[in-house]
Amino acid sequence: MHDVIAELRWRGLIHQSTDDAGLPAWLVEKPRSVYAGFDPTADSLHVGHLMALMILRRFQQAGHRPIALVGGATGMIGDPSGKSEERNLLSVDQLRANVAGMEPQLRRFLNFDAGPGAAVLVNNFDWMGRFGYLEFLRDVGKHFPVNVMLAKDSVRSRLERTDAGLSYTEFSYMLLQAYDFVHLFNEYACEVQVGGSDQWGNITAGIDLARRLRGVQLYGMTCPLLTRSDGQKMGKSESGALWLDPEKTSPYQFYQYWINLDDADVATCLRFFTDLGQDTIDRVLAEHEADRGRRTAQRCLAAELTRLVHGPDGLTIAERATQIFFGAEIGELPEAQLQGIFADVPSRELPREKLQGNGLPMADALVAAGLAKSKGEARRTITHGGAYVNNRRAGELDRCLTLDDLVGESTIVLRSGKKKYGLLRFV
RNA sequence: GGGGGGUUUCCCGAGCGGUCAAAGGGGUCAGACUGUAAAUCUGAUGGCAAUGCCUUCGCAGGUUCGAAUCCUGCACCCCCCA
Repeated sequence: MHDVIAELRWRGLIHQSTDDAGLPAWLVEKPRSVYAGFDPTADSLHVGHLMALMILRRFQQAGHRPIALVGGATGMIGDPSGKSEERNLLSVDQLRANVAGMEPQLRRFLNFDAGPGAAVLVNNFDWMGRFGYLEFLRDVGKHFPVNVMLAKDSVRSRLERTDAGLSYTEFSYMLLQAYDFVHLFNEYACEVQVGGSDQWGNITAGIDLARRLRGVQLYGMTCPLLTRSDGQKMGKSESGALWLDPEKTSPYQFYQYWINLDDADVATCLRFFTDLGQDTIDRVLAEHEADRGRRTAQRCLAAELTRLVHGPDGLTIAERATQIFFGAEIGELPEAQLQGIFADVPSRELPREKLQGNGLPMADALVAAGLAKSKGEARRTITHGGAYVNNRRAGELDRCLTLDDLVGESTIVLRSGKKKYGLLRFV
């Protein structure tokens, strides 16, 4: 069997493990089952989930069986780990919708069809939902010394804050996650849990519980939390999280995020998020070093990830839109080609009449296209020379869009700054 | 229970009767330089039918020609003494 730990190690994906010395050999011995949990806080996964997802994927590639757990039950409680304040509870309907949204996305990363190593998708609501309160307290709660629970980072940091409390509900969260681990051990012989470094406390809670309840030794491993060199959270764009759902974050926007990544972060991301091997990555990085202006590494990363998340078609669309916007003159594009990128670049529809007469003032157009929050902001952008119509600078405040500005049948391409595009479609 | 301090625009933080849409910093946006990078520099940064009008300084009232600034009450937070 492939040594998955060695693989994860060179990629920099190991932060802590419960048994640094023994784990590699134990994993090479025979296929094991590994699980990671995903709380359904939204109806789509986002880039923040990618780390754990890629780790499961690599375990599967190495011959192990990945188990993706969606937290239909734990999501009802809310994990205090890494959260500075108490969370609002999600409604049951919302949770159900969120779980439904995440499931097909998980399937993109893991293979659910292939024999003994086939991935498994479970929802902890299926076993937690039926658990009676008294039963749970007797069977599970009894094994948790409160002083140990209080010592966990996730709890302690919250208790130390004077401005944010910790409810009994969230305090109990770790019991649920701990029990999940034991349950998965019972049902799937799952012996390893992976997660972000903030999950350490929850993972070890599960290991302790398994020892007490079943007398078995389970394993845990965490990956580092990924932050960008400028301190921002990876995968956070100006407009919020980078979703894996193409309806929320289009393949074009997704692709653009990675294309724009700092040089300082690109090597790490290549190792974390692509399936490329060490040799290939080294070659790409060397090529990138040789001529940074070509952004070889970013292009490679963006292509690999977009293909993984949105498929070859998604990548094609993203690349084509990128070529059109950052390359050629827009003036003469055929309508058909514009249609292709419509779906992907934020666009708004407006009635065609707006272009008649004096036309549509530039500032209104920018606001309508979502490129400015207010007319004041739009005006500033224009005055500073940051507004473009069909890639041509439009610097005059009194500039109005008319029928003459249409590209193809019904489109006008607006841009604010260097790279923020918005399409207006006049129907 | 007693005493003191605080709540300002996206965030931090000045302002303490008019010249306050409110200093400064951060962030953000735009420009220059570049490589759709980083760093740096420049400008902008409540809204709008815009030489004006409207909304904003915890909430509600009051004093005043005029209040973020003064008074009263309320809410929340912090600190000190019991």
